[in-house]
Amino acid sequence: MIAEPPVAPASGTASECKALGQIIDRIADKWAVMVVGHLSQAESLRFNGLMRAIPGVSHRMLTLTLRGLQRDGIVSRTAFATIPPRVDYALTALGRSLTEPLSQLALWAGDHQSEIEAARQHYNDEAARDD
Amino acid sequence: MIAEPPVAPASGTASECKALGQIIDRIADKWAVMVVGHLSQAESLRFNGLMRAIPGVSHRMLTLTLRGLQRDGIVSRTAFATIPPRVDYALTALGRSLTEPLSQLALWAGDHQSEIEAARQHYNDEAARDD
DNA sequence: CAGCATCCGTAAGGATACTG
DNA sequence: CAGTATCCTTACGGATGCTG
Repeated sequence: MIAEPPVAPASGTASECKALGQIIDRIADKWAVMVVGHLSQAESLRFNGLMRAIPGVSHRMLTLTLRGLQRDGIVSRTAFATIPPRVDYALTALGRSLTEPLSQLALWAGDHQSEIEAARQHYNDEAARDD
Repeated sequence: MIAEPPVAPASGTASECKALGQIIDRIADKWAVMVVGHLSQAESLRFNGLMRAIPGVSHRMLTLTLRGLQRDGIVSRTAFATIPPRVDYALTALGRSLTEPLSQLALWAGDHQSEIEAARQHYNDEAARDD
């Protein structure tokens, strides 16, 4: 696609995004999002409960994810001194507050899923034209 | 932390999250979020403009990110046949619609940043107690 | 059942150099 | 200036086995 050069040189505001990037790293974790999503609609879940709820997660990844979320104060961990042992994970107040913006994103995702797929199709079509 | 076992066994709804996971993979990209964030407040930007705007991004990663976003119909690419060459990147309508939920998340991030840091501090304190 | 440690394969990502 | 290709390092992430 070729066009004529515009006059406006475009200027970016690079200040507020830096701190944002730190958080993105934290949120932009597939498993973390899944865990928060499930906990948001289930009061509390046990370790294997989450394992079963989240399709492709490995034992290891779930552990790491939960520790990370716990560390950031998103989820709370409650261990019961029973045999066999039992651990409940639940969202903290902070975690519940995260649920809202996250569900906004989920809504957007579901809403525009088909558009994205269509765009990909179109993109592939143009790529095929280079043969 | 030890507590007594509750009665409710907890049940999870594992249906709606599966499709969500597909999108998370797409959104959960640090650089992609940065690019969208910058383009959302700048009309259009050139390649090197984005490079300068986004602190830690490498030449390669920016290229890959832009191609991905372009492929998904989030950004549009406009090349000018000038010397030196010039390419403008801008958000598409789809990309602009993504801006809203994304800024929700950014707001949350800025809003709770201190809470997360506090939680981490607390977490580290408890870890240090195990020495 | 929950969690940690170890091993190991893969690929994500940075640096660099080259083309148009 | 914009983009591609190559190399090379790292750490992400899966499988497995052991402890409480």
